[in-house]
Amino acid sequence: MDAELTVGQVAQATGVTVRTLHHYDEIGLLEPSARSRAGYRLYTGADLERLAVVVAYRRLGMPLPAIAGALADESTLIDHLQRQRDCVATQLDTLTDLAHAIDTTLERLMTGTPATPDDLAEIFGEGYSEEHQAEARERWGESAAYAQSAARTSRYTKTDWEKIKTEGDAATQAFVRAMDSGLPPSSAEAMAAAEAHRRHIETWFYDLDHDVHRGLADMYVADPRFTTTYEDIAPGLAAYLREAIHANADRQPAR
Amino acid sequence: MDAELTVGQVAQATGVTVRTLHHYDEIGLLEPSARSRAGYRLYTGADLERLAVVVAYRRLGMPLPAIAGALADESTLIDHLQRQRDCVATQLDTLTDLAHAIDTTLERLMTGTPATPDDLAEIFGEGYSEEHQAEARERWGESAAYAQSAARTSRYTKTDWEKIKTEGDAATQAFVRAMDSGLPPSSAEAMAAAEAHRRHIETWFYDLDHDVHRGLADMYVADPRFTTTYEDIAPGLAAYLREAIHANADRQPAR
DNA sequence: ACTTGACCCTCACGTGAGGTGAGGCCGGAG
DNA sequence: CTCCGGCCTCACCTCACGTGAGGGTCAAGT
Repeated sequence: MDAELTVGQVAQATGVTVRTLHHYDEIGLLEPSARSRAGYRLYTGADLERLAVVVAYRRLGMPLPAIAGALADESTLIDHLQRQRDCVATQLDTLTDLAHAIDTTLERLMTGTPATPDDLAEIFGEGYSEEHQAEARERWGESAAYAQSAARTSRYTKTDWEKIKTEGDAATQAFVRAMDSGLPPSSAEAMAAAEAHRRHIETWFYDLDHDVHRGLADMYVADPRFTTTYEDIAPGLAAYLREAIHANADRQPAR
Repeated sequence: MDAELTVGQVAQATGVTVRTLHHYDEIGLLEPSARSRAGYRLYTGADLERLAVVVAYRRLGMPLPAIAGALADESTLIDHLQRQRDCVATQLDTLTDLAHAIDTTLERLMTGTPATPDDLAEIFGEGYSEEHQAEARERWGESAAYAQSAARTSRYTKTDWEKIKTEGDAATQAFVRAMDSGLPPSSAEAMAAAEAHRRHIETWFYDLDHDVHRGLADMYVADPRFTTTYEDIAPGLAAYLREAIHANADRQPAR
């Protein structure tokens, strides 16, 4: 009944490789309960249970000696599972943090600010502490690119960013309202939204004349990454936005 | 102006160790733009930017050669960030899955049901071997495949993507038609669909021989994320697809 | 001018978690 | 009795660095 399995059978059953089983035996993390006369490793059900815990811990990135330590004290399977749950929770936290960091960076890049180490600092994550950042700012202060971007965005506070976001959303919503009302992109409402969009970027990010604004609008429909941003809000919005921006640019006095 | 930093300064600023910088230089992943007369490595702002992307990819568990591949094709920072976002999303998915598995197992154990290998199987990760291994391999496994895919997809335009989508849908529909007609997965129609599927991936994404295609097919039934994609289209489609792909692979001349 | 100490360089070997053979025993089927 | 697949150990390879050893470099202090 307590069928004893050889390495190959365990490997087949669990997906762990034979070499891994050998390795675990070598380092004493999981020694099979028995050997055949010929020296074959024979694993019992209890061994498999232990292996399951090992694999679970390993999936969480725990080093094997640490796993051995965790298994050494006599705690129950439930204890182990609870610990693993906690570990998964913290990993989920850090990953969602990372996702947020990438999102905000993307958002900033999408709205036109050039790539600066400041943006990327967020991605550096652990180890890129505030003091590190301050240090970098000090030493690297002479760089033209850094100074340029620092001048633009470094003065924005958290509330500034919130304001920027709500203002940007408002501009987008103006487009949506105009479109939903069936108004053409060349309507006064749509063009007003386009002008608001341009002014928004100009006040907060960089100089944006109507011609460059056209280019930006074209990109909104040409580049799928930008397109989806708007299409997710409302289907057809990207194209509508482009037309409205062009219409708004058309009515400007030529210089 | 473009202040050039030595290894120590970069290390201080970014939290990456000096040895790591040496290593990246050795393997050609990040070679400093300049050296001082004394042979000191001198990193520019552009170097730091590249380093940031490298670090970000590395945090996601991507092997360095794969990172080199991803950086080799000329894609923008936004492309990289977007890819990283996707990757974080899938990692979040698998982690939440794991959390669920642990939760249900805990619940069962708490309510008195003894630990059965079945419970533990869940922790192993539902077909651990196929999923984990094949998935990692699939994600950026040989790193050649990933780099290849990354290099290709970064150049696709919006119309390309539309074409890819309709072509892919057509392949899927061929499977559905064959299945609905009651034809076995080994029928000429199903195998033709399988071959079309393989060619679709090969032309648009990466080289895919019949053996690797098998692995992909196995993942379609082993990985819930993929399974639902197909099951939502038609119940039983995932399994049918797998059988058809295997049948198609079987009839290929052995090399 | 000289020393000090922090920094940099290049070897070069160590580590963790296995992968990948080589060469040789075992065990059951034909 | 032979064969094939599975198992054994031994032993070196890999990846992403860590950790010295031995020695040059640079700015400051004496």
